[in-house]
Amino acid sequence: MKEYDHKKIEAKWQKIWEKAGIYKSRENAKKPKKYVLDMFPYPSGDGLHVGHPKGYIATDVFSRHARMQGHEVLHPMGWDAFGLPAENFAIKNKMHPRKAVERNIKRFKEQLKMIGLDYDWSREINTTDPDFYKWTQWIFLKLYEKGLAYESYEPINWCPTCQTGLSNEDLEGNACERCGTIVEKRPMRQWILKITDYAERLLEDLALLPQWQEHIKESQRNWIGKSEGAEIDFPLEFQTKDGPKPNYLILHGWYKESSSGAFIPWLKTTLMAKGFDVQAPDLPNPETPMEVEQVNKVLENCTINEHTIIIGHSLGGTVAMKVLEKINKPIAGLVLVAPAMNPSVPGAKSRPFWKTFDWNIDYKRIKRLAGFVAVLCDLQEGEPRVPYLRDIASKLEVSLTEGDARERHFFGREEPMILSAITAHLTVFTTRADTLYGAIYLVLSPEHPWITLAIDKNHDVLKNKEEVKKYVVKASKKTEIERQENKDKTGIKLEGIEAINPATREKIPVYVADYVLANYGTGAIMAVPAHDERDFEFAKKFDIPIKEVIEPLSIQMTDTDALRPDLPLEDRNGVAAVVKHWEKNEYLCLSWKQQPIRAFVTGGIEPQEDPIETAKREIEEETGYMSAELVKPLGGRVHAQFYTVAKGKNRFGHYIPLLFKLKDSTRQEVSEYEKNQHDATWVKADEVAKFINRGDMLEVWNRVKGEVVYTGKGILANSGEFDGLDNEQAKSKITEVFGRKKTTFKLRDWVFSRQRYWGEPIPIIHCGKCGIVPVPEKDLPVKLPDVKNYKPTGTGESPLAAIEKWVNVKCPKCKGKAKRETNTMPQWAGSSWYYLRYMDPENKKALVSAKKEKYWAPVDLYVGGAEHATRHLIYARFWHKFLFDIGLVTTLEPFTRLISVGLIQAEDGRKMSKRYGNVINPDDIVEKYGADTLRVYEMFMGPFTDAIAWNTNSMIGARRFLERVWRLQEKCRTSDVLHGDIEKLLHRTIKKVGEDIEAFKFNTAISSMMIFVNAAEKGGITTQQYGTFLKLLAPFAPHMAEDLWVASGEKKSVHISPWPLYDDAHLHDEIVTMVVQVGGKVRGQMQVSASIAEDEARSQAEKLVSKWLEGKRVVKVVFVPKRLINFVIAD
RNA sequence: GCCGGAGUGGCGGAAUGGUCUACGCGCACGACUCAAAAUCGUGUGGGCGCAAGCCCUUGUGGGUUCAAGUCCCACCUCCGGCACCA
Repeated sequence: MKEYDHKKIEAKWQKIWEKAGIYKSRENAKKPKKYVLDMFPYPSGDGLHVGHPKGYIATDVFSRHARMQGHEVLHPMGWDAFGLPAENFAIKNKMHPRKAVERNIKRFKEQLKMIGLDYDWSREINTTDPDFYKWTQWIFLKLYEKGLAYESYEPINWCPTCQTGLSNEDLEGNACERCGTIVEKRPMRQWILKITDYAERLLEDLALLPQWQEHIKESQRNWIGKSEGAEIDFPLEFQTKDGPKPNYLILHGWYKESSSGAFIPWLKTTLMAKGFDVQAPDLPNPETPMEVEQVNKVLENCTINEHTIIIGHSLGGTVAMKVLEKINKPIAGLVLVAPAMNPSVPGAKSRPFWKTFDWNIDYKRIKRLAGFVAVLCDLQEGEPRVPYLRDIASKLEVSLTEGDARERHFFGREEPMILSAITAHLTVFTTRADTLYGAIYLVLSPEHPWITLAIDKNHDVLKNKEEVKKYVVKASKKTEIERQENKDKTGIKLEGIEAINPATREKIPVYVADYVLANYGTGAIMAVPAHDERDFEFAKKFDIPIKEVIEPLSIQMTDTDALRPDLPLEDRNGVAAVVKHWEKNEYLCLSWKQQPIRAFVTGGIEPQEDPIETAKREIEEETGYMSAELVKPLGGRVHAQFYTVAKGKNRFGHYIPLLFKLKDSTRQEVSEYEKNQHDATWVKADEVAKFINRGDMLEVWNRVKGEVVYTGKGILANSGEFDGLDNEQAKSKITEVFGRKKTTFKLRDWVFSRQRYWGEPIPIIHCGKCGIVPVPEKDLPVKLPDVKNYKPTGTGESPLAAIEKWVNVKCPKCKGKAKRETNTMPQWAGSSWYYLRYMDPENKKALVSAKKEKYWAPVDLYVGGAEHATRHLIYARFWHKFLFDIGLVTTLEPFTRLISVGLIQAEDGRKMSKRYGNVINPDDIVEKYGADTLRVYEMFMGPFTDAIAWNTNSMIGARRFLERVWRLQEKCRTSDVLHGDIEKLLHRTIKKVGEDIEAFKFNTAISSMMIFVNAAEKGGITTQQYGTFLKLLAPFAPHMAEDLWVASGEKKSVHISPWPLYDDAHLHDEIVTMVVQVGGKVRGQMQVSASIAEDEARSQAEKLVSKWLEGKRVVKVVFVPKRLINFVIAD
């Protein structure tokens, strides 16, 4: 027999397979497809370490198994080569990134090939290849076309080391994920992708992914961070220097109805009730409106001055702007409520006023004349109005105010959104609308627009403007790390302005503080210190007295006193008395005897009894102590729902918590009845919390300790008409009355610009005349120019900006002078869609042909690192859904099944890294032990998704196993007069290995093959059985399996041979071992027929364990066929 | 703090509510050898015992069950995600 020479064998077969092209994927309609995908690597300069291939080996095993089962398999590989790491590597090594990438890819590819992976290299892709990134740019253009890519000047995260802006996903805490540098906020021009438009679907559709690991889905849910709450408006009161109140002019927009319709009467009455002057003229000919007629009517009949706020609805919006153009004098404000659409907008419906109105509007002048501008948009209207209004708003340099009108197009009889838009107010977002009555101040984030406006030199509402300004500047300079580490609350009260709590109608102060985040919710909160930890901290610091509005409610769910859902609740008012010892720091507690309750002294208040009297009486009756004196009431009440065993009733108890102290030890005898009810015990102060086991009583104790913030569920108090409601009910009722439902997400829009060289150029041209002009599709790809200096500038400009030849272009629209966009795309762009390109890598006309997409999509199995849960995997799902919406792909989700690889750590248990000098190189392992050994070991190490330390010692086991398989070829015999058991075991092994590969349980698959080999060595094996076994081995050790397979006389490759089938008949034993137990303990075993009857088994078993049955009474016999028989005996 | 996941020999780890510790590493002893390595064989959770055997054991404490590593409750520890997100 030849020695097992892995080097020879592996080199030989790798060459032969490549030549024969057995791993080539074809669109073969006759076969079911299987698309198996690895997260493609970024080809780093360091090459692979043994941890990297683990996932690739797993998909390799999986895909080989699928191929043998008759699937047409797509298992491709490519390179994610754009981005910072590649560029930084290039700079460090003074090598052009393109050169560096080429070199690194070559090295990576060699290493991967050496492991014997079954990739179809003819489909190799590279994100830096212009033929590839042409389509990345194409997708960007489509996103732009659909309004999902926009320019913004908002401050973004800037990494000073990498010298580029970053997205939220690129951060680890407050540091750059790449280099660990703390990021700063920097305002700059950015391209942003509107991923937030897909937030809801990205969240919802996780439900379509049962084959994703829960922790990945959970991470995504966390990241998207949906919370449902309410927006509530708090009107503001402040005094302006010049006194007069604004007056309102309402211009309606119906051309079919008179102005008596819809919201106008309501708005008029409401404003007048507040003491404002309101004009709402009837506009002539609403059926067939004419501009001149309508505008003249307004000019002739209405008073317009610098205090006027004009509100124009629908066509009235246009009339309003025309009026303003004509009078050409400043007014206080202009509010456009769903203004009418310019007929030139594609998709706009034909209207009778199109021809009678002039649609050229001087937006610049309007903006100049109006003190403030707001554009309101009803989101129910959708396209094309929403994008049109967004455009109008941007021309007027304001952001669009979006929301749901009561009725479409603001046709409701009441439209509160309009009211809040025209009166001074602050809007807060809260998930605790139920605590509105406890909102005793507001807090704005330092970046809140209202603050920005108020500290402007032209405004003088704030009395302490300079102080506020200082604070805002200081907050903006505070690094994120300072905010993180030092969570001490800081802030400043805004003097001269007050808000009105819409529920209590009380005036409350307004603060600015940096514990409120600008980019979450509305950037403003209502503070409820009694029910929010952070607000409480702040209130403590500023000496704001708190107001409790939720009284704790605890519902007993477990134990014998758990609430019985079938019984009604019976209310009872009572007291809960905390009694302090006369000298020690101990408190009097009761443990109940019939129920597992440990609490304070409690009791029901009798009619006409004073609670304090009740408490004193109960203390005497229940504990005998007679000298209790009230220290103080602890405030409010606590509530509990539970079942009383003694009374057989559900109780809803309402307790007034009171604190007492005993003057001395005077004590009387406790009655027999009370003695039987409970024991009184003195408990040390620091052990009380542990001793007490009822939720409501713990809340009482918290009050004793002064921990008054309560965030749990409860009953409303101090909340007017809502008193007594359960807080969940109150939430929706209060929202209905004082606010509106609102859903908020933590997910931010995707900052898509990088100020670096090595990325896909963003295919946009900036023209002085036409503004932003997308590069025409036919001009794609916009190639990244070759340059000498690709180092980042650090100025917020990409190095591309310096290449004049490339930057200066003709505008595709007007042919005038224009400049290219010089920002590049982030690293995650190419990886957001690359999996589609493997399906059709050569296609020149389309990203992927419909036919091929239909055949291969979706990816059946996707394997990669868990660190991509909230980056790549969210981005890719977003782009995929977008491509679905524009009809390019046919599946809602790109990846059906996702499995994350568990890290291979170094032998010392740390991360494998050059820095620690603990890297194991796969080249060395392959050289010394062979690729097959490496493969078998990595799959055998443990559960695939677990992180496990590499152990070269342990790896020897894998090598030994293969050597034993090798030697087994000598032991094969042709006759089958062998141990019949080996055939049985073989069939079980076929079943186990197949199922385990499917389930990614490679370690147990290998273990079962080891068991088979052990048995075969002992019992012998036929040539045919050995051949079948080699097929099982083939996915794991492809080289050895192939060599042995061909050596046995086979002509075709084992890797395209059919996977063996198992015969059910071999899975069942006729003779089984049954365990005999006495009292649950194993006392014997017996070999019996699998079909043995219970009686028969019992009598056999009785004999076997007679020793243990002697003198015992058998109460019951448990018989589990084929497994066990248990004699249950009496004690 | 909140949300996920996990705690089993000396080590990596097996185990549809039914004999806990499969398989592998390591270790001990034996065979082969002058010897060593390699290979093969036997053994290997802990305690008591000469032995037959007995008792204990899946992070801790309770519970359900004839029977719990597995199900339920409380707690402890570790890992991962989010974190001043209202």
